[in-house]
Amino acid sequence: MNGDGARRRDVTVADVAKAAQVSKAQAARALGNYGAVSDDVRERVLAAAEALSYRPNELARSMNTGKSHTIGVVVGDIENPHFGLATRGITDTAKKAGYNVILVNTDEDRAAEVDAVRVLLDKRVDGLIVAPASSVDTEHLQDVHRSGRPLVFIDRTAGDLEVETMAVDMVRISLEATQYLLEAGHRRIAFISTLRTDSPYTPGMTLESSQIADRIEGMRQAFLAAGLPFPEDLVRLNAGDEDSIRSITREVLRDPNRATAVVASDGLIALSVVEAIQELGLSIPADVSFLMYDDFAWTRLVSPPLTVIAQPVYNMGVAAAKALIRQIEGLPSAAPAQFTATLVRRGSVGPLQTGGDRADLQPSGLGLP
Amino acid sequence: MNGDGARRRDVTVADVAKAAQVSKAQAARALGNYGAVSDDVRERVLAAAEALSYRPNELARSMNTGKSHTIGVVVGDIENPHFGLATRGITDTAKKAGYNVILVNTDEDRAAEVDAVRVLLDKRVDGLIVAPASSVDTEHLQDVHRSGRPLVFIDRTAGDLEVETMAVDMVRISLEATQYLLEAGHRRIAFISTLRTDSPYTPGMTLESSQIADRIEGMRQAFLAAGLPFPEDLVRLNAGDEDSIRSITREVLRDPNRATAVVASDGLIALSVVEAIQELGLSIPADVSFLMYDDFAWTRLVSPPLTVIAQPVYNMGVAAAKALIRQIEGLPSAAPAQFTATLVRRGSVGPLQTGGDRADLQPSGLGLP
DNA sequence: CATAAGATTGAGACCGGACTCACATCGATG
DNA sequence: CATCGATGTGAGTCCGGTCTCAATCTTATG
Repeated sequence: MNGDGARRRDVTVADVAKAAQVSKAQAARALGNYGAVSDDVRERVLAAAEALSYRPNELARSMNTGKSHTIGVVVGDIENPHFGLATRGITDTAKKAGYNVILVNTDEDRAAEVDAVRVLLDKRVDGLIVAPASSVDTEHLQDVHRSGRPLVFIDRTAGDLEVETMAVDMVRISLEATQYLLEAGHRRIAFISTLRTDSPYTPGMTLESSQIADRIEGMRQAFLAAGLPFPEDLVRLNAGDEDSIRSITREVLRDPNRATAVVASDGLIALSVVEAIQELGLSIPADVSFLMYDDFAWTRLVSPPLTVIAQPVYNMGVAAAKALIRQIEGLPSAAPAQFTATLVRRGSVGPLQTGGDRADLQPSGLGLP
Repeated sequence: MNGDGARRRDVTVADVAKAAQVSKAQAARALGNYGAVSDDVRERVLAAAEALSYRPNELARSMNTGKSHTIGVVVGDIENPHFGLATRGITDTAKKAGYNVILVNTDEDRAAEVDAVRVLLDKRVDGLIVAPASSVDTEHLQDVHRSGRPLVFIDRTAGDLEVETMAVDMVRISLEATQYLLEAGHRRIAFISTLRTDSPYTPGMTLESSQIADRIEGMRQAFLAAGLPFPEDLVRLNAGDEDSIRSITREVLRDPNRATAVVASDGLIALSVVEAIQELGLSIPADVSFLMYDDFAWTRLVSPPLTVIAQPVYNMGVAAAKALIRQIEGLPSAAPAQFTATLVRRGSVGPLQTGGDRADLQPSGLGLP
């Protein structure tokens, strides 16, 4: 109970120095543990600091060391467990190294991101970890990079900036997953994403998100390698809110030349897609095969358990933080890490039903046995 | 290789002043938009600032305003969607009011929390929002409160500190949920929580978590009101990792005098509990009724959909941030908000099966192979 | 015993803004 | 025309630390 009542001004080194009867400089040295200080002085100062319950003002300290021991993290949506986990990896690692994390949410809005980056820079964070909302419009990130401030991307790349990036080889895993679906006989494979675009998907269009672009590219390559036409009409973007996801799912599955497999671009979409499928009275995987990105625990619980693409999100967070801290502390950067996503085959993908009572289920061109 | 070599000093007001050919004071006034500045000077200064792409150093600004426009948030685990949502509510609101958020994870560890609070205070955050890991050991929080720094609790209370707290009336909803189970005929109701304690649950023991204590209290009251004995033996704490949750679930359901209903204390536990139930070959709700805290989207997807206790987590986050900012800005605090959790009856609670032999373990509702 | 190397110490200059104060300037007023 | 209040303006202080520098005090050594 050393509290001498409500104290408005904080205790400063000057106060401690006075109490310990030494100069401010000596007190600062004893407290900051640098320079030469006699045992006698050190003891007196530390005792005084203890008695006054002195706490250094990190702001002032940052002012002239130039280091804030704080890193800024800019993500699209912490509410999404994907980022929740990544953030956890980042904060765990940062804390261990003595850094704090300022978290900013952008809602995947570029303007918000520009703002976030500026604010964090103004606060003099030591470095930034960003999941770029756009891989196209990246001027603000280029500025950061050019200014020499440590920067690491997570989850997505941004243009062709030469910035350390922690992300999985998205094209590869998308290709693998698509091949898996193709082998099961599916030809009409839908891909549903919330990515906002100005117009519906057309081949070759520029997509803001490198992640989504890569996923589509992986699908395209798989179809190409199999000598099959890529069903571009089933790539559905702009699946904004729950309602829109449902209606898109319905569209895609009602079409006379309907999809027989659906790939959901993230866990949040997946929920609505699966609900829509259930509402249509279709069953997984008998009527529709289903596959989603991100391996959340609940995917094991639904029946059938969902086949997913697992990404080492936590580890990516850890690696991003480590890489950033390495940059901040001027250490040589480690070999560029490559993270591998894995296809976890559970029960939601099944062979294409050919015999059913619905003639319209037949895949377009080539009939497979 | 920018490393530590490329030391570029930031542009400061002094630089801008020189470029605009005015005094530092005038430049500061024009930039900070305070005091009296002639149009001529303002224009020149702003132009110079623009040309040099000047950005104010928020650290320096904070130094003498005493405001950092940053609030600290201390939670147990951001990875848990419960906190993810709350955090989202906080950051959304904070941003709107011009505040940033420094997020710290404590892993529900008191020592980590003490440390987190100290660090945030050292960084001179304007206020703190804390989900106290312990409602018992709260000295560090009392210190904060006594020092007069704005503080708001979320989700849980801490001792009898008179601090604004955003939490649901946990006793009430627990009582309601328990009554619901009692009405369905259940008498052996298990409660499983990860709360760490030194010894197994015994009535009247002091629990670190006010939340858990309240939930148990609600159950007790429901039994009491119904004139029934409260099955204390089925209150299971220390359900640490997945394995321990499973084994506890098994224990509770294998006992000759086994539980017929299980309440999971949060969404993370729920996953393992449900899996364990499935593994035992029991079906929900025919063999076991199930109820959990927190209404996550996936609970609607499993079959049967899970009956849950929904808490307005996002709104609590919003309210916490608003209350804190009100405190920071010296505004009168609003009327204490009371949040109400609601029991969402879906399909996982059913009437007690009487008489039926439960030796045969037919999986029926969940888990088709 | 003198002297140089080394350890301590205090004064004061920063860091980058915010803000006080004294000193112009200037039009308006009586 | 003298006076007054309302701007403008620059010099300088302050916030709370870090850090340089010169002065002082100990030692060890020739």
